[in-house]
Amino acid sequence: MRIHFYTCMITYDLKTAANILNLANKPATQGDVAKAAGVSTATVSRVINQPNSVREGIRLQVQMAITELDYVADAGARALASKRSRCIGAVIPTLANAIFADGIEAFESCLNQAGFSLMLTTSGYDSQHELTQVKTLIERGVDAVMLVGLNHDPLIYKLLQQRNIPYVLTWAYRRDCLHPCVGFNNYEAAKLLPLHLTSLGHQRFAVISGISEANDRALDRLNGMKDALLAQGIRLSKDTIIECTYKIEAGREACRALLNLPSPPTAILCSNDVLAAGALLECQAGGIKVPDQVSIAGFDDLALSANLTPSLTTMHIPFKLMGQLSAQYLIDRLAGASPQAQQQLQVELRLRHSTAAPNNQH
Amino acid sequence: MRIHFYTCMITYDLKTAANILNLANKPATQGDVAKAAGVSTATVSRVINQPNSVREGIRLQVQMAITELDYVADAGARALASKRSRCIGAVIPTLANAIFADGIEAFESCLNQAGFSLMLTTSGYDSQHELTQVKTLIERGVDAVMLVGLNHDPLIYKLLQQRNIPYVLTWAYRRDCLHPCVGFNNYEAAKLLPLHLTSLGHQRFAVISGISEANDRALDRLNGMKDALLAQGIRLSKDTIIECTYKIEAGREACRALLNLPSPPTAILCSNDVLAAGALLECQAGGIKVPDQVSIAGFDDLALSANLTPSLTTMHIPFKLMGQLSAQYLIDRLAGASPQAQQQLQVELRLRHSTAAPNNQH
DNA sequence: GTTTAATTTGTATGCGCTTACATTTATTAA
DNA sequence: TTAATAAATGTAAGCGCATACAAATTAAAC
Repeated sequence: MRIHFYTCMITYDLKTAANILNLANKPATQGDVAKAAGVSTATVSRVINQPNSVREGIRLQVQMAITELDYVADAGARALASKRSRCIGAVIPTLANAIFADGIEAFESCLNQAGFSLMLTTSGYDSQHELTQVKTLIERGVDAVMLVGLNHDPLIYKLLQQRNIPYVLTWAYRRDCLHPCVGFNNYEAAKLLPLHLTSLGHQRFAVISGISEANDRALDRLNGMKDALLAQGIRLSKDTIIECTYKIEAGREACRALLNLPSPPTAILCSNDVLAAGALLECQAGGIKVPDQVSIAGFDDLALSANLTPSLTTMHIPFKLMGQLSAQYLIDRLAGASPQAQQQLQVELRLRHSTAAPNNQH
Repeated sequence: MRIHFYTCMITYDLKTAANILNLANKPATQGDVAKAAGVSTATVSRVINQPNSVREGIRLQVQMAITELDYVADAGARALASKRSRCIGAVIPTLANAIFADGIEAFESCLNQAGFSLMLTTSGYDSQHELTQVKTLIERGVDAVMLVGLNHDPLIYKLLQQRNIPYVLTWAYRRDCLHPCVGFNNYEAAKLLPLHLTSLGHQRFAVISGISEANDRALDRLNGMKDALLAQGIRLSKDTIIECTYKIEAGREACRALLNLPSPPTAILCSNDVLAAGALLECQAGGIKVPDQVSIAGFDDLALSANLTPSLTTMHIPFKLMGQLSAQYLIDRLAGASPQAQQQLQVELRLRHSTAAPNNQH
């Protein structure tokens, strides 16, 4: 008798434990919430997705059950049933460059506010890797995609269009662009730098550029600089154009090489502030006075640039705004709207102390 | 007769067009692939998930059908059926600080290689927002989560454990940490900086710190510095500790304030290289010689730091490795392994030219 | 060659949700 | 009041995949 009693106890305890374990282990489903609230699963779904379509009393009841059970809707099931993952993908060249980091931060923040999450990947400036990343994003079921720059493997567009996935190109703009883009015209913007320096009287130029192959922004900036100089009758010789990776050390090295030329430039145009900072710091380290001996101009206007001594003349780009607008474009598209497909942002040459008239000391 | 013939043609064309449209519109499903390859959906699934369990001939046949139909498995359906989203979430304070950007870049790269995607969110150094972000990540169905620092809202741990979602803390380490962590001991590391400077003979110190509230790394670093100085009999007065945001301008401003003190410090310790760079650049702009008039030390060893003039003495942190190891930890956990839960990384004081013995010019 | 074991493939169920449609309830008009 | 209409709720059918289990095939052992 006693034994039997114990047996019952144990059985009961195990059962209770199992129940508790079950509650702790298996996350609650919509059905659990429905049962707890005494409604159908459809109503629970409505409370989550269109709360206004449910009468207040029931809505509160359901919401209480949701809280009670720590219910969190299953993302996979939602995505499967609704054909929406609520995720947006982005492929950027690298996070190592602060301009991308800042732009993406704003991008993510916007998405977040609109109820989307960011799936982030990097391409390392490799267009084939970019294609791979886009494929991965599609496999993950993103609702939309953000890309950097205008030139991409055509297959990327094909894949996205085929699946009807909205996308937007950023960091670049062209009026005749066939794709949605939010950015500025790198070519035209880059023209402004030589213009400023020739107006100061400079004649001997050099350019430190990013690797222009597989980077349309770098190429456009380089071409803009070259063409603007050409328009002034100045042709850059091959040894005055150095392409290098966007590293501060690379900028230093390039600057050193340029200043060691038989006829060194009086003005160095950099297609990026990291390179410009490198050049400036190289001069500093080498005791070369900027802008007395050489003027240096950059592009991007990093936070650092204004704080260097001398402060860096550079092209200011509204990265944050760019991130926000590109996010908004995709959000609007996904909401069924037809936002403007090509959006041009204003850039602005920030004249600071790293550029000045050349010392005519022939 | 002729008309009828035309009708047929048109019908046929429409049908063809419809088929083409259909193929172009509706992405192929596993069933389509199965039909095309003459196998069952189970086999298609196996070819994708366990290719070795399918005989080569059939496998190739299926793979060909997959290519032919541009088949991409539906992420939602996979997640629903397999309970795995193949996404890993991360919450970092901000991308604006290069150390996070670099660490995340390595983190993402590792995930990617292992077949996972990164879902990235930022908290803005706000622990309640961090909680919100973790909830969002859970709603998105991430398989694992990475967080920065040791201190988090307890609810975060509860939510993650409840759902059995592996997580790892980074950028910090403590032997007795109750949670998996990959990083270094900010407190102990920060002690090394005052030690170096007192050994050079400095007596008058100041600290520029990040906001220590709601940032355990900043707090640990600050306390490490204070305690190490105390051990040398040096107590920091309140006006020699300035807390500010991680902005270069904030570092400049703080430095200016410190140098204007009645008895200015001969050594300024910064808990972060952005602040240190700001301090250094402020000195440069103000014509104050570093390290002759004041020594400046930083923490993090940004790419910029070694390139400043004078180059910045700072604590080198292996961010890339940290990102890689924390990614690997989560990957291993998801693979069912039991990797070491607490991993301590080596930091290293990089002695450069921004610190030197003080000029004893009393 | 047969029997048995091991491997490969197919069948069929259900993962948890959204939503079209049917049903019920509340609201308004007559 | 009742009928007609509008709003709220329930019912039930998938969404596309993974996988347990059953069936068929192949390989190994005898």
